[in-house]
Amino acid sequence: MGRQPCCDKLGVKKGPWTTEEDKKLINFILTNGQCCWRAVPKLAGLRRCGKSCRLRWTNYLRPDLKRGLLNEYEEQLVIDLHARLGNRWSKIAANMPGRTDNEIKNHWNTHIKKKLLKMGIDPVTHEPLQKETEVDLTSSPSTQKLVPHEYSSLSPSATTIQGYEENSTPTLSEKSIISIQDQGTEALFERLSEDERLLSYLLGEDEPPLVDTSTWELPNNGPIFNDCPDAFASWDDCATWLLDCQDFGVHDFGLDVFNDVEISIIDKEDK
DNA sequence: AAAGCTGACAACCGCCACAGT
DNA sequence: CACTGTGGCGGTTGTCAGCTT
Repeated sequence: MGRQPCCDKLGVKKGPWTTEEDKKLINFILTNGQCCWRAVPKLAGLRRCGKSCRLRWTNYLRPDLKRGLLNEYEEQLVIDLHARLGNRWSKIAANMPGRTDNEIKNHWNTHIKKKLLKMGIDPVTHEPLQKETEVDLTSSPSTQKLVPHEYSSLSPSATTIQGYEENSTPTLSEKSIISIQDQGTEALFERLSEDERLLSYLLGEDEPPLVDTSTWELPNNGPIFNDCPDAFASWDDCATWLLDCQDFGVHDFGLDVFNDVEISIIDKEDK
């Protein structure tokens, strides 16, 4: 007796999602929140596998996603984290708000891998492909791993985890905020090495979700949208708007700051 | 203009971990 | 403890747009 498929293969549509399907899924999630994915297709009126719905939502439709290519700094951060974590894309993605594991994985496979190979660096081990190359001929090359700052030719400056200051006890969400500063990746790695809490978090022993999507149970007529100058007449309009956001990048619309919006609304109401 | 090729990215598949029974 | 259902992860494949011939 084999494993039961995640969904009934018969009648389940595959392939690219249509705008109509996206609308249905967005409508459903916005109305009901994320619940049992297996039940979503039926409840949302989709002929899709629940798994497919989850992937579509998490990788493409989620309103907090950035769209577009990874910038130079994000790329550098991916390399740094990959050197530490390996192919643990979800862990890497957890340190890059607005980016999905799938997106990072794809970018790694199509861009960064080639870039590193071009530089003579093995993208798997992060070691030089040819020991006699320009990297370092004097120090025990057979076992030496490139430290991240040696990739500096990829990027003039590097990244650090904002809000994670020494002598402070940042929240995990604070840790997740990545900012670009000219401190160099070396500083980041020193910090990672020094701090066991952060390191264990990155290695998955300590596990806080960056974006707790389970809390996205937006009320049916929530204040967020009602407060907008051009409030949506229906969830259908809202879904359409969200779909439009995918074309431009939701950050252009400020959707990535739901919490800030909510806070500002609460502030207003308090006044 | 059409065929072939390539790169980028969306989507799928199989496996695993974990919770519930 | 065994079994089942579910969600999540990483590897792989499919699709399509753009480029080259």
